[in-house]
Amino acid sequence: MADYETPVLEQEQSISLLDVMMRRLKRRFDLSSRAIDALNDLSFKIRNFAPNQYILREGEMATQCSYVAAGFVYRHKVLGNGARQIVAIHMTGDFIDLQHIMLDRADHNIQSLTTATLVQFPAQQLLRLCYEFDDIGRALWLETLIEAAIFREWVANVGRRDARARTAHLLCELATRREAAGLGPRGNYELPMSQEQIGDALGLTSVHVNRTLKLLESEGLIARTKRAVVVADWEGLRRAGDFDAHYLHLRDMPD
Amino acid sequence: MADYETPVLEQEQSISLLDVMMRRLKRRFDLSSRAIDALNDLSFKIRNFAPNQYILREGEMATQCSYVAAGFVYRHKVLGNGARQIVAIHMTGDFIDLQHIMLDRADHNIQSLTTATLVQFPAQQLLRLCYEFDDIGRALWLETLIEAAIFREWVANVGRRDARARTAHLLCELATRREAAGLGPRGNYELPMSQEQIGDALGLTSVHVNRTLKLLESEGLIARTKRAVVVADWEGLRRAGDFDAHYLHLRDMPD
DNA sequence: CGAATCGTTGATTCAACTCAACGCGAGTGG
DNA sequence: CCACTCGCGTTGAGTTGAATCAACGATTCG
Repeated sequence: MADYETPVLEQEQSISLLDVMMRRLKRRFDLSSRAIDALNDLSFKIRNFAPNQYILREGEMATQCSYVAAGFVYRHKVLGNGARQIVAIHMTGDFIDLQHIMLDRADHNIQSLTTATLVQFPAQQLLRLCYEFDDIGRALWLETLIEAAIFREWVANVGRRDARARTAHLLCELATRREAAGLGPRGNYELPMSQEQIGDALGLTSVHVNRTLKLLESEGLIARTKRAVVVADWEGLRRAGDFDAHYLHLRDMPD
Repeated sequence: MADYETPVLEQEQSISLLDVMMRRLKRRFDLSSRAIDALNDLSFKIRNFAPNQYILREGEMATQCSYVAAGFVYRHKVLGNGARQIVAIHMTGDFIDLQHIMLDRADHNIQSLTTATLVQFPAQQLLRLCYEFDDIGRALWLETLIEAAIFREWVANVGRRDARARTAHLLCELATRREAAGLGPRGNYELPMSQEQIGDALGLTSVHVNRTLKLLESEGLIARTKRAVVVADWEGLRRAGDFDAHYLHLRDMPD
């Protein structure tokens, strides 16, 4: 209800936000200067969200595509049995709903995890830019393809790994994506999720997440302080989580 | 090894195969006649596979994008613990690896389920067509976006539904996709998968799949004869599987 | 200082797994 | 044509990883 209407800041506020996006789009293929200009000319809105606000609800019409300029965001489904499954966790630098460039109805919910700042583009106009500039279309399509690769890995993670490996794998993925996004070293980062949310991402209960985190801690693989999870032994955590970053399709990502 | 080298039939054999593909690509947006011509002029190979052959292995370079002209194909990951997770099941009319239009290394395995006929296009050339013809690019991107939506639903299915609902949901999805592809009524179809394969798709053991199928049968939701699964009570199965087709983003798909 | 949220812990239950055996039909080769 | 094997489905018995239920502690915040 009320929390869904959030202050909308008009543009001009921060060109730097778009610069960060440009860097992301160029992570694989370069963008022509004309394409960069076109993206800069694109109209957009900046929206700020407090933690745990709904950004989009399943079933709603979606005419915007959003980019995370700051904060964490997650996407989830609520099933008929009342359970919730988080299907994606996004951090600064991620697009969170590029599918709306083609699909006009949301098939899941999007919520802020922390306070978050989104840059929102009209889907129609973004699509038009994809037609006009090959390199923009390629960069955005690539984003959605890599996201799909992550979904596949999540299917495998939730389907076939036990709680310990599953948890370790998630921590490794987020650490690796964080590093790849230039947000800091993967060895040390704060995971801004409650244990219940971690459970909803992993298909576990919060009680079992608690026990599993304590197990990983007792093994010396992670260290914890309140909400923060710190990778204490990357190689050990990687092995525990059966983590291999190749599915993230990052360039220049050794070990 | 030897089974990986399969006879490659050169084109001209069957223009009708491409016609089926055109229909698929037009399911959402029409294609211009120039785009249709360009697709018809595109070089391709037709490859036939016996059941259970590898089509592509994780880690290999992939330069082709394949379309299923006949048969069933599945994609899976093998995890460090030796377990296997099927991440997608494809039937006639599906593209199975459009991600290779951008990503050149396979992040999972692709195998034939039944005897299958694939139409394979050079990824580079297909991508070029996407640049040249907006409508082709749009149609292919849409395919990958809907596939991603299916992956999300699978995460939720495997993560948060019990064996009965999970199994029912898979049966509903395949039945619905089959009908949407024009392959026959959703109420009656043969599922060409062993119980072990069904288990690998659902994150269950084959033993438990067996018990679950028998449960669904005893409830009168499905009927079985050998390998064939027949939907005996669509509405009941839909309810059991908590199935709502909206995530498939089909047009004109009531109830 | 409450109230609320989240993390922690123990006791118990249960859904799904494991292990093991057996049946059955399809192929195959003597 | 039959004996054999092999893959797959079926079934039972026992085990276990994770869920459930329930309580309590810590932190934050108005």
